[in-house]
Amino acid sequence: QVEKCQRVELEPGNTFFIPTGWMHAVYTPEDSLVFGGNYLHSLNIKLQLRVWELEEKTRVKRQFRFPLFMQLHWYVLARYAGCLMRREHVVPPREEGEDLAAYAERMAEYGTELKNSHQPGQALTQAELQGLRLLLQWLRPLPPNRREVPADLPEPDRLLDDIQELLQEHAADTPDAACTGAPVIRWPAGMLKEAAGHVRQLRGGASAGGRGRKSGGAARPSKLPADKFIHRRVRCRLCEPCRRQDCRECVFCADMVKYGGHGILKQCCIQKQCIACSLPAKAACFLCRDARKFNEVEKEEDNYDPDLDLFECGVCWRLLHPDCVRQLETADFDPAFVTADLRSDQMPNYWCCPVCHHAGKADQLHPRISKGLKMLLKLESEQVETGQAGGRAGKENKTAMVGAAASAGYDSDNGADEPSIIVGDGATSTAAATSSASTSAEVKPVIIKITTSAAGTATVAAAPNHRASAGARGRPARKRRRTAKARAAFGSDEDDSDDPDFYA
DNA sequence: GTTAACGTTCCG
DNA sequence: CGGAACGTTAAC
Ligand SMILES: [Zn+2]
Ligand SMILES: [Zn+2]
Ligand SMILES: [Zn+2]
Ligand SMILES: [Zn+2]
Repeated sequence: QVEKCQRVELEPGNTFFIPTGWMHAVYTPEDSLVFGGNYLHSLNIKLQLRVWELEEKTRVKRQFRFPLFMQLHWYVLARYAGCLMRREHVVPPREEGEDLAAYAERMAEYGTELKNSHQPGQALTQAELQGLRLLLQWLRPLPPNRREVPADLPEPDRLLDDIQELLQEHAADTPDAACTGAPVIRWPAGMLKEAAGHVRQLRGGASAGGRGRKSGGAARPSKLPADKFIHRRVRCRLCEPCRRQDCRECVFCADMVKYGGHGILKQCCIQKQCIACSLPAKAACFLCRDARKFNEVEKEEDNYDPDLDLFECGVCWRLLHPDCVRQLETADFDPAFVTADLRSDQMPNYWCCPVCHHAGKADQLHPRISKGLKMLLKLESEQVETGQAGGRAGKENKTAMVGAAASAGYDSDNGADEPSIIVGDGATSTAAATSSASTSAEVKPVIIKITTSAAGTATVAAAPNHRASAGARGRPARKRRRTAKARAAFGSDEDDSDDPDFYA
């Protein structure tokens, strides 16, 4: 329960600051473009820490809290010790492959920058004195495994000792002395760069808990060596689906930016899924280095010879002309191999090469199928289940129906998300006020209404195709997700080691 | 540089 | 397993 509630309406061009710890909800009645963020500062460390403690006690997931909260405070303390006591604690590590001379030079530069940030005479504000004391009380009793000390801060306890000493030295600082107009601590550019890299590492790297969402992923298997990468296929542009128009109605069309979507699914129209996706034009034979290949029309001609075409091996991932393989002298393959027998019928120009086949690795062929073909096969199996007749016309009808059903399902799911109410974490606010569901007098609730009208260039601007919602994290409102489990990682621990490097 | 969209990874 | 998301590649 709250004692008071205040409503604030934001217009295009407005910037709104929400003080630390203020609970708030955001209602966005119209599609809007809103820029917002959360930040920590030295004016109310006490409340910022209280919010954190509340989140700890209520076990709020990390992904909903201020990112790298603890690491950040270690760096803050390090900066106070550096600027006011000339005692630097952060030691940037040597980069991979960096020789000693280069590292020394980088460190010298970094050292100079740090020195320029030193101002030992500067007095501390009362807020800082209180904040630093609380930070000490917070961090000191924590066991090492819960301190989350950044890797480039080798001696956290000595840093805490220094801060304690600093507090004693500055115990008599007056507010007047602290008001110089200049910032008390400074962050040298070099250090900010280091920190940014570190943050990237902390965010991207495998977190201990492993809960962090590192969604999406490379379109290339990470474990394969560079010379063995899977060549991404491109549409043939000749097959029937390739020549169709965008239906403008399927989920993927609806998501396309050119049709007013958000552009996050990034898939081609369901009606246009290629059934014979080809190797990219530049893909060349590993042996002769030539990119010679045949398109889907040329393959239909009578004189087409697959031995002269280019194939990708689904085991060793090499691109090879069968004819080039055949001409090799020292052979670990059946010289009488028949290309057509090694070929996949689910993906054009895809096979288990004669060498991999001879090595008994045919069963290791990475399954691959043209998207359009996959859908056709799926439809066919459904037709068998329901006892319907096959036939080309039937397939095409079904294709259209699947597209419609998919988009209908998507829309109905979407029905209730507009207008939306987002509690906390919206628009511009300080600290992680999101979960501070306290009724304390210090915590004041606010409801913000954001309206849009004409276009504006500042904080709140009209933008027909974008929705302001999940605010601080800049995420558009998302549909509810469906079910599933992670698929087995490709190329996991298959024996890369005994791969016959015959072609090389 | 821009646009299209593939294929992996994450999630429920 | 079937989406959903998105980094990345291919083409222009
Ligand atoms: Zn479509
Ligand atoms: Zn095609
Ligand atoms: Zn060749
Ligand atoms: Zn092979």
